[in-house]
Amino acid sequence: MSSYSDEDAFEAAAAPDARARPSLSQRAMAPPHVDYFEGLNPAQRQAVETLNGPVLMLAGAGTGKTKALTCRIAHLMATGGARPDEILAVTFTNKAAREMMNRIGGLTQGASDGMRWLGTFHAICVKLLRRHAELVGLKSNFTILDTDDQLRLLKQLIRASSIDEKRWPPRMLAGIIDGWKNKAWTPAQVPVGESSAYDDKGIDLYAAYQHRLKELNACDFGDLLLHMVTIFQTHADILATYQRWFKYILVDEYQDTNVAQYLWLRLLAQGHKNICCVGDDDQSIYGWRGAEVGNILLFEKDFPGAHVVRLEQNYRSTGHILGAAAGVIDANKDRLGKTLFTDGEDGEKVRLIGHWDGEEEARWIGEDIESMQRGTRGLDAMPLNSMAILVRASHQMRSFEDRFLTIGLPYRVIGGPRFYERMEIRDAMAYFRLAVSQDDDLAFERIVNTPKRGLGDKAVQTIQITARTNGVNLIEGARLCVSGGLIKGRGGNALRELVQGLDRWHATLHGQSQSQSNGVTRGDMADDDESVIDDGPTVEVFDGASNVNHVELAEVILDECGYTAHWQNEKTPEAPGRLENLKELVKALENFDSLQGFLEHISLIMDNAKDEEDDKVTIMTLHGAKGLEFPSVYLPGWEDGLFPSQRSMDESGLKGLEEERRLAYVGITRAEKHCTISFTSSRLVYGQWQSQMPSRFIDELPEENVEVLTPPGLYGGGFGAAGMSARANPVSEGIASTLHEKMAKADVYNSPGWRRLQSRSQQRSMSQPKESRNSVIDMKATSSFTTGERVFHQKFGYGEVMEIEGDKLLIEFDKAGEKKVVAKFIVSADKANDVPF
DNA sequence: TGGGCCGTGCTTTTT
DNA sequence: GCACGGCCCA
Repeated sequence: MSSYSDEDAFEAAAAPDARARPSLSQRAMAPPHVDYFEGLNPAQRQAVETLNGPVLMLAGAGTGKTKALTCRIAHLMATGGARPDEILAVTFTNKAAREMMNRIGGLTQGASDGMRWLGTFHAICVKLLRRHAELVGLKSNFTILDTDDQLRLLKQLIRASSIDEKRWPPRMLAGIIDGWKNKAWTPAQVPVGESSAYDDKGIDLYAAYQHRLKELNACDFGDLLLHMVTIFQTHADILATYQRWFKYILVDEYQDTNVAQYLWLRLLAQGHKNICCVGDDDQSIYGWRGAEVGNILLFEKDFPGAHVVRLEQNYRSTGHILGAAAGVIDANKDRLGKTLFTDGEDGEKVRLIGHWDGEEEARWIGEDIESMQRGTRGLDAMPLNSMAILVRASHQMRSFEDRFLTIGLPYRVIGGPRFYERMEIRDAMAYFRLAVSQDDDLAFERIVNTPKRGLGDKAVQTIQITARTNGVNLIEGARLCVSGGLIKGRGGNALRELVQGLDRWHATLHGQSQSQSNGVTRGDMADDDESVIDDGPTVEVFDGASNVNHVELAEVILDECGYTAHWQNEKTPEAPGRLENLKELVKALENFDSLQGFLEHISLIMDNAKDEEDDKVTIMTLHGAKGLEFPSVYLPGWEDGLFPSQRSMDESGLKGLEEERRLAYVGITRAEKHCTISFTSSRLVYGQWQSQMPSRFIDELPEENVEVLTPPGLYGGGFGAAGMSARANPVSEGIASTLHEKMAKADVYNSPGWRRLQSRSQQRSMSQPKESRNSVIDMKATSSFTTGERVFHQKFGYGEVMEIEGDKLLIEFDKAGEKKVVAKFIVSADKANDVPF
């Protein structure tokens, strides 16, 4: 397989492509006063026009950063600063790359077609690494392992080195290794202090893992970056080639870069220093996966004389929403500091409301959404599409789903397992991988007993040992096991059949590949470059005429191996969905010109386009919402421990808290017109009722931007808004009545009772960090009912307490009969009149 | 070899 | 309170 490791070959490979599109470059030379400059504010204009030298664009939420970035690229091409293929533009997600490509295309009437180096860090690194793979001991057709493959491999290695699996769970090891790779440390480069922290076992396993990856001709996601950094650091000539080739470098979401990405960028930009990084330190929310806010904070040190452009005019949100967001983020230290402003209206204040529990919160939000949909409070009716619920943790989604299903409110959940991560898709892909390459041992291990062929651990072990002692791949090993009679009986027969099938499919495919080789060439990196980097299915063209049908072959494989039948026979409720997914997978193949092409690209394109057409409320995590905007945003669960997450604070202290605060900032700034924050006074956590404190971030919301709502249907009216019920926190009783009138938030937080509560909870979390996750005021301690007491329940009406069992009460209801009810749903009969319904 | 039972541990997520 | 993984038994 050819690869380009020298300058001439690279220039030769890339240059003809640019020459092949003269019309594009002509168009690109259009005079600079084209319409993309219109509508840019002075800061944006500066960011677009300052082409040479390092530029740091600090772009706050909703300040038109993508606009500035895409205009800058259009401007670069228009002024002749660089040809489209000499611009390196890096994003983090395929989605961002796609959007950028589309928008540049719109600005330049298609000149973006020539932008072959616009893509994610990973996609660009794959492309580079395929050229230079041999320098790190790989072949150019290496496979990319995803998290699942990675874990299975690590598990094998842990077992093989007879290390205690309980002390070294594969997930933990994967985390450690990923962390090291994010820092661009090869096994030899991991500092002694780091490795000894893990008993030196970690470093040994890391080395063994890297060794095994090379044997498998594979690498994981982290390797894509790490290998390229290694190559750049050790081959000055190659680095120089690319430094010259990429005349301009642009980086989106710079605050999310990890050390490896940072080094990669710095190496490439070292020559001309024409690097423009766009980011917002206030939106750095991925520290836990290796992102270093420090990268953005230190930009000016790394690139002396850097132009710093601040985009501070916000075009998204109302004044009150920006004010609320500013109030929260101001509490963070070490910010580069931006002050967002808007020319727009103040709009509606951020609404703050407290509820009894998550169920109540979901009910209230559901009703509010319905009234917003109809049009309420003198507001125009809003489609469901324009509303989103953003949660801190995905388990919060359930109460909303439950509620919305009950009331028939259409919703869509973003997140969850992605299409190509589903078991059935990965199984099917393993078969395809084996058809492409019989050396893919990991794929073989995955499917050898899927569907069930009566080949268990023992049989697989026999195959592995046979393969290893003969120095062959697992398919060969299996063949030897069958012919040598090592695996007999039903399993043996099934294995023989499997091996025959794999041979047959492999032969069919490779017959095909020869006949098409004068069309789209495989393995020729020059031709590979023809495709745009963000080569999603829509970009690849299926050249039906010159190809034997790989789609049909895929169907044949799934039929013959028994996998389709396996799901047809399965009676579980999810089986039909899985069959549906398999069909979708086969359909997706149509967009690629070969099975190989599909597999090469698919590992990097794991996002699934969601049905954004239907009118549905969006439910997603705060992390998932970054970069999005909605006219109306609900932010439920603002309770200490949940948000900010206790774990975050325990593990990362102040750093963790500040990242949580940035997350709160991201959440608020997603809202255009309406933002509603809510919290509950008790929540079911791990099956236990916990009393919750309102989030400390609520404290940080400026009073003048917030309207505190009185939730309807709450006992005592205003308790909920203070985040407590009288029962749960008797100390708050004093403030409850004042809250009942207007509930000035500040009063709540200044009350002695509140202070006492807060310091008590802080003491707990300091003295017992482990238990602090459950550091709650136990309902038991505060439920003060007595047997025989007359009580009232919202659903069951009046009744009498028969028995008290911790926080549960056995109650004989007048109408509903005997029921066991959690105390918090109960109120004394004499207070029942306060309940407004 | 595969099914069932028990114990544990529990964010966020892209590539 | 649930889900997943390991272990044990048939």
